[in-house]
Amino acid sequence: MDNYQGDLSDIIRASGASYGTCSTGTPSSEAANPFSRGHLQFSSDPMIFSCVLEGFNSNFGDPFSNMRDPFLHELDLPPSAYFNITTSSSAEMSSSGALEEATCFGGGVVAGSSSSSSNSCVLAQKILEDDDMRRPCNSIFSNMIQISPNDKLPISPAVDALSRALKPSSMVISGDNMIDSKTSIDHCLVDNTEVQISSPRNPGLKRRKSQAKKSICVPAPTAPNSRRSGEVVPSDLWAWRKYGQKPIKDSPYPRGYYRCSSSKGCPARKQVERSRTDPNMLVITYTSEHNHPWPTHRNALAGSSRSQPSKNNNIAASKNEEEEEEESNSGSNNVNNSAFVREEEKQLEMDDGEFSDIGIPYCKPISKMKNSQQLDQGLLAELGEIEFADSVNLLSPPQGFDNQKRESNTLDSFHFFDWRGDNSTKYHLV
DNA sequence: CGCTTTTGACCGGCGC
DNA sequence: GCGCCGGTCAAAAGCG
Repeated sequence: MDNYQGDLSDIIRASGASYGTCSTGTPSSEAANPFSRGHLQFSSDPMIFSCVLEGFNSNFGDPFSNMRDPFLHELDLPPSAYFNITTSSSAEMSSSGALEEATCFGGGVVAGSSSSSSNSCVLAQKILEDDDMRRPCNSIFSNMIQISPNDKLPISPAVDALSRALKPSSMVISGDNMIDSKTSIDHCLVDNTEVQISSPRNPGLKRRKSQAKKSICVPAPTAPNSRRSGEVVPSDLWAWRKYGQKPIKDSPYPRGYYRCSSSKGCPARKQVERSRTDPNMLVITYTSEHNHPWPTHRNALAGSSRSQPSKNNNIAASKNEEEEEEESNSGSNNVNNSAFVREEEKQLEMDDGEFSDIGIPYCKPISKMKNSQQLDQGLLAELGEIEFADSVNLLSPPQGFDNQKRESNTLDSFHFFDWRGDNSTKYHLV
């Protein structure tokens, strides 16, 4: 338990090496790396960036590249949010920070570590208070909090550059594998505007009913997990039961209300709604903590897994989002890959033109992990890690949850992951 | 049968 | 005090 650095809920570990690999697109690295073309560029201004990844080959020899980290999964981050990165040579990195080519990321926070020839980049997103979510969320940096390279491994020039580039955003750059809750980040710059990232430790914000809430902004999964209501809810380890939905003022998207159904009497709640500023993002707000350990098995129909196989699986690809919302009710655990692939490719085509100017990256997902035993603890230990400081209290098992049991559940939890897509599927990182 | 989602009604906090 | 709004309740219906 103590290994959790106290409140383990304050920590999210993200193992980037598990999620696929890509590389920056220099001639020297192209041949050896699965992303034949891909790069992220950013200047000393953290708002200036571009990232394009193409030609992804998800599984080049890393048996663990198919895995997602259950800790990150707690954040409901879809697979598209994580991928591994191989940086190009350090020669590309400009010491001046004027314009640097570096690791790629999308959808949120990046953490970097490096292993052998590759740097792991993990994306995650800052947990924001609901009030903060009203801020523009149209930049991936708007959700970025922290870069936390694995101190066992050298920091790649790319990650280092990224760190330096982001420093003006008041982000905490730490080499620690574990960052305690005190190293929270209070501000970052979004579109040259300082954004306060609040937390229960950050007083001053009015809260309705004085209830602690934490929100995350995650890329919205596409159709397979969508519900009739239109919510596209990434699955996580907890079982959630929807108990309400309300249209929200000034938002075209309804908000879904979920309570934990893993345990009777669990006060945990979450709200899911699409970001007003970026419909491709989901804002998930957690309220209250779970009063029980992670479920070893989800309820059969719990959470977002209630599926209607075959009936709607092939609908999504040919329909627009609104229609999907009306008709697609496929569960996350019964995904028709072909339908999903088509949807993803359709999304890609759209985004390709729509966002080409800013170079939003896209990335193929990792193929489905079949067996939790594939998880190698030793390797995991060496993977890059990112820790969210003061950000995931509401997402983690409660204090007192036995460490060993937790690990066991962690392994089990892989079975619950919302694996979808295959090697031919492309993900769009928003 | 036991679980879920859906959806209108109800309640309470908050601003005016 | 009133009205708006967000959050929750609970009945009904669907699904496996």
